[in-house]
Amino acid sequence: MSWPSAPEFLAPLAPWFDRVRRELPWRAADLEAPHPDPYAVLVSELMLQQTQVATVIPFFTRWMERFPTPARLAAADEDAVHKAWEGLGYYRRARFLKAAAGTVADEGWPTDLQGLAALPGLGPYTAAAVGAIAFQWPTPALDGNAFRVLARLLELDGDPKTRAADLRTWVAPALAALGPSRLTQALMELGATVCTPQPACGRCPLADRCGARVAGRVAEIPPATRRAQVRSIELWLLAVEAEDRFLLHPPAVRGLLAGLWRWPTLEVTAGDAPGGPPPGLQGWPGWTQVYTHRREAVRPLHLQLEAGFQEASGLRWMPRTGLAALPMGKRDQRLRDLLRTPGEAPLEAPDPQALLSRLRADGAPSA
DNA sequence: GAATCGTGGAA
DNA sequence: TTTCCAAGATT
Repeated sequence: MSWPSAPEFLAPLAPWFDRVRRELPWRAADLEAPHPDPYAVLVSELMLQQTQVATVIPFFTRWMERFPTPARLAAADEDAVHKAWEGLGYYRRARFLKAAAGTVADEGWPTDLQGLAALPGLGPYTAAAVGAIAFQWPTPALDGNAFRVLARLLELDGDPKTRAADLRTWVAPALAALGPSRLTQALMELGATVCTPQPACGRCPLADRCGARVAGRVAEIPPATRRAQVRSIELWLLAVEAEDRFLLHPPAVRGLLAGLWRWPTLEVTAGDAPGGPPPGLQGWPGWTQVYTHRREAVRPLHLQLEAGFQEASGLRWMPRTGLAALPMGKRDQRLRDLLRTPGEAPLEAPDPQALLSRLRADGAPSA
C-alpha cells in the first residue's frame, strides 16, 4: 500500500474539530490532557455502541447522577441498573458495564490496552477509544464512522473493516502527533456530521485530498452491506391479573430482552388449540414492535382470573404497585402504560386453566 | 463467520 | 410506508 503519511494527511482535522466540536456531557474541556473522569468515558462509550449521540445524552446524564462512580455501580442492584438503561436497548451492555465497573473498583483502572480489552463489553473499538479518550494512549479506535471516512480518504475498495489492522497501523502515528483523544473524536465527528453515508463534502476539511472525492467515487465507497432479514410474527401480550397482582416473566439470562421483566406472550399460529389466544376477546388496539431481526404484530390484552390460582412455573405474580419499578423493554412498557388507562377494565378469561398451561409452555424468552 | 442483540431518527 | 443504520461485542 502506498498510503500518504497520516500525521500530515490528517492534520487539518485537528483545527477543524477544535472549531466545530459539539459540547457533550462526557466530553472533557481539555482534550489534550487525560480525562478527569475515566468512568464517564467508559459509560459513554458503552452507551454509544450502535446508538446515536442524541439518544445517549439524557441516559448518560441520569446514569451519572444515579451511579456516579464505578464502586457505586458495582454495588447497585441489577434491576436498578437495568431500570436506568430502560429504553436504551442492547441491554447486555448494562450488565457488561456493571461487571467492568466491579473490576475497576476492585483492581483499579487497567494500565494498557490489553487490560481494557479484557473488561467485559469492551471490544477492539471501545477498548482503544477508552484508552485514547480517557488516558491519551495512542491506541487507534476505529468505529463505523472512522472506517467510512478512511475508506473514502484512501479510496479503498471493498469492506474497509477487512483491512482494520492496516488502517490502525496507518492512523497510529497521527494519534501521537495530533493528540490521541482529539484525533480519535475528530475522526468520528467528521464521519457523524460531514462524511456521512450521504456526505457534505463542501464542509469537509479534507475534501482537497480525499481519494474518493477526487476520483468522483464518494457515493460508491464504502459499498453497501446487506442487512439481516427480519422475521415477522403475531402474538398476544397478556396482562393476567388476579387479586391485584400480575403474572410476569422474571429477567432471563440470555436472549431477546434478557435482564428485563416481560409480560407473558402467546404466539399466534395457524393451529391454535383451545385455551390459546382467545379469538372472541378484544383488547386495546394493537401495534407493530420492531427489533433488529424481528417484527412483532402485538395484540395487548388484559385478562382477569379468579383468585386462588397456583403459581405458574417460570412466572411470578407481581403486585400492581410494584410494576413501575420493574425494568421493561418498550413493548412491555407500552402494555404497562395501557393498564393505567382510566376506566380500563379487564376481560374475563374464558378458560383460565388452559391459558395458564399455555403460558408455561411458551415461557421461553423470545419464544 | 454468521447470527444475535433494541430503539429511534432520518432519508 | 419502507429502509437504512448508528461511537459494536459476543457467541
